[in-house]
Amino acid sequence: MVNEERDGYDPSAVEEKWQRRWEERGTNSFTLDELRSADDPYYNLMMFPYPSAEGLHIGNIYAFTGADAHGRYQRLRGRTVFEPMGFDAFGIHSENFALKVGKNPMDLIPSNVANFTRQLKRIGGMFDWEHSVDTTQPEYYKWTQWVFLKLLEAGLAEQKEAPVNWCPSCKTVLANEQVVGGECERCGTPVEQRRIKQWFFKITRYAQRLLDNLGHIDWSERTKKSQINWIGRSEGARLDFPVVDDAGNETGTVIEVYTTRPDTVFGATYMVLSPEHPLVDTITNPGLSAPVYAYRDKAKSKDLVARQKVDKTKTGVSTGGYCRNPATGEAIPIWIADYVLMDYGTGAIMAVPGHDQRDFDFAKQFELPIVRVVAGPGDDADTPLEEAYVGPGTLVNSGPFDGTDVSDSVRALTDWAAENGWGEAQVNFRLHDWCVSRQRYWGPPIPVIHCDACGAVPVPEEDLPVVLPRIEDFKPDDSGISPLARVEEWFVTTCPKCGAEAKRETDVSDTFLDSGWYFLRYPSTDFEDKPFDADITRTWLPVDMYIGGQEHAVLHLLYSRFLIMVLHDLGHLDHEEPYDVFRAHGLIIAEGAKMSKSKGNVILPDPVIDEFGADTLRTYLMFMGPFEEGGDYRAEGIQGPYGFLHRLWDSVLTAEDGESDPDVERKVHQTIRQVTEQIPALAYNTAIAAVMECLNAVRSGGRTAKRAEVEPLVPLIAPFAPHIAEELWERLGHEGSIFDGANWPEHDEAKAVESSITIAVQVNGKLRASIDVAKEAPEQEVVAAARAEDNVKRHLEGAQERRVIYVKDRLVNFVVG
RNA sequence: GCCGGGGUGGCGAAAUGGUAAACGCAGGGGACUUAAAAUCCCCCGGGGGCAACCCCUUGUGAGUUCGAGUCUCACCCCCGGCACCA
Repeated sequence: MVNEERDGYDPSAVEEKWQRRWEERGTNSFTLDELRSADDPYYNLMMFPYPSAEGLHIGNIYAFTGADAHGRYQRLRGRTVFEPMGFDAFGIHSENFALKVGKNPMDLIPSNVANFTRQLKRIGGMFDWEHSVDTTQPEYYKWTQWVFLKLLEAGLAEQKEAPVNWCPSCKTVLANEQVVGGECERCGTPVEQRRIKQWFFKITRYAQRLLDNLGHIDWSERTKKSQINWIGRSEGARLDFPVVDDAGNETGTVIEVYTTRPDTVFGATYMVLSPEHPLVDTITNPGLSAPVYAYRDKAKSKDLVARQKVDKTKTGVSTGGYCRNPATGEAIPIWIADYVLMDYGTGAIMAVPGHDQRDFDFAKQFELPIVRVVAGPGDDADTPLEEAYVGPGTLVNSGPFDGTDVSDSVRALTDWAAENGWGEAQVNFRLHDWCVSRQRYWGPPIPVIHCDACGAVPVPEEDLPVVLPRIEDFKPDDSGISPLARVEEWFVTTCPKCGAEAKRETDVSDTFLDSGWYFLRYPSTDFEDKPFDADITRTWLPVDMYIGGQEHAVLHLLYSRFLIMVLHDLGHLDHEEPYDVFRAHGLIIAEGAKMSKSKGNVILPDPVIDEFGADTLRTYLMFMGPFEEGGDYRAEGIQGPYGFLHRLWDSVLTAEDGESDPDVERKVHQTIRQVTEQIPALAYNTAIAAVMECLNAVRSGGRTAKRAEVEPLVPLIAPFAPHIAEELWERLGHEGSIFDGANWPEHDEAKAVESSITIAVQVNGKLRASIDVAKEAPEQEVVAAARAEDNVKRHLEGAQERRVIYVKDRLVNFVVG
């Protein structure tokens, strides 16, 4: 296949040569001085991988290649591009895998990291390996612990007993967002509830700001929407319902409810508390305590799968207690039911069965009264309700507010409640505080010491890192306590405050804490005495472009925004948003189907690179479809880019000096224009198509290329196929790396302009001919030429011509009737 | 149920309201070659016609427009996310 005489393209030779050179010359890495003095810095970040034992698959390669192409493009435009790579190697993934194969994660991770590094180098990523991070290294997690301490100092970390999601299979606590439909996100086991002491970060204090800032950052709309939904802001009111005794006298206890429809308060015919609500004991009529407690115990033990089934029949029991509806003054019964959740709002609701479908279903189930308080068009106060009515209308059965339009009623009723002292407007968020503790082994120990006298004492900064000890028995058990709690020689220590014997915190922190700040560390890995250097951070951050998976739209991206906001507020950072631009890449499928181990259709990069080379693989991946939408990897399809790179090689190396052909020259300038537009828009597939089309024009009819016709194509393809670009660039006589200068070509608009243009001629919007006319030809002339076409004549014959639509350089349309 | 993103040839996909299917794969035919590879040229949505040409075609149905893959409305299907959040 290799034609020696013509010096054929040998991908593996070219790729090995340039990877070696990049390493020898430090093409992609920065010295500390270079980081400090960078001119026009551009921080090109991509989500760092978790180094699995399987190695990188084509989906990872796709994401990294797309991000790398962006970085290489910026570099060719003259920006100083910092493109680091690291490993997110702590966490339950690694730990579970280690358990499965019976090895210690401390032994496993380094070989996985080595394999990932090999693969990442092999695909020709422009990574600065001098500034890599591995979250499991004490030099890194020392500063993860430092971040924890900063939050603790700021009063944003607290330990409290809380009902948590417990996965009985992983034997660990899961954050709410790691529970999917009541099941463990990772293993699919139904999740149970437990009460365990946990560390929380108070991200809810930042909810409004996290929401507001979304308005001015350049992120994919989709990602922003996900965060907006996750934060879940809702506006409504807090209303107070006083508890009354059998005689109808207030007992002094007040139940607060949160509602978004305070205007329907006249329709609140009963109240429902969450089974876990603290007032359940107080309110329950002693005669009914048996069934109430039984129900509560059942709800408590019930796994969240059953509890979260939406379409299940509503259950609940009456407490026998009553409270007064502050609007109507009437006593209404208090129930408990598991459809009311303790961790949203106040854990209690006023039930308005007429206008809330859940309450309606419950009322039907237990024969509770249903009152209409909103009349839709054509309804009156007594129109029976077949289901909850949530549409527009006016208030009815609402005393002084009858006739108020629903559009004004929320405000009117809220004001009324506030004036009378039983309520006020309130904003609520769906977002919960971030549970950061894990009762596991494979993570950074939380840097706290528990002292009987002094309580929870932060580990002094100078004592960091709290090193995770190597232990052989790291298997979690059912106790809900970290494996570290079995290592007495590790956890017994002295209190930094009073010197008494004390115990270390044995929980480790969530991996999302590791990944919440890693991009601050990359440019500052040269510093051992601080997490990040102020000057360097000012130079490089915020991140200019962040590319990663949409699956991290809420968790990782929200948590890292929160941490950066906190560090900003504490005076450690100038910026408060970590990423100026974020774009989510699409997902790769293979042969029309989702890639999965069980289907056996997982594509691995190494054999593809062996056969075709990294440049071909990269180009093919980027050619398959729009980067933000993903694509379908078809083994056959790689032939296209493979042949294309061969032809490019051939044309460049056989190119002759001399005048370009004017038509080809025009094509070249048009191509430069198009590619320059499309690469920053991540429209890689069409950019590559344009270069292919241009090369086809250059080679059309078997002609030999002129140097001026193919030389610009080398940088144009360089973001996708960097090795061949380097080699061709060198063979064209240039010194040094193509990426070390602003080598992106510029198009000449005058040379890109077409001299003659093909114009569509339509009759009644149907194409009847196309004509070539000179650019800028006068309208009259074009219309006359159009009319002269035989086929047009035929269609105009005998018809009444009503209008002529003329669109310059596009078409002529005769409207006849 | 709610919120996103989609639905275009045999396949991956292109198309500022203006010639639908660029680019590529697969397929067919040809040139060059002893032969093959590579390369180059031609064909390649469906139907009709000897031909010139004509008709149909972007999930379905309406609408706006001289003109709709593109805009509007309704509906169907696929993919993601959220989901008893009061």
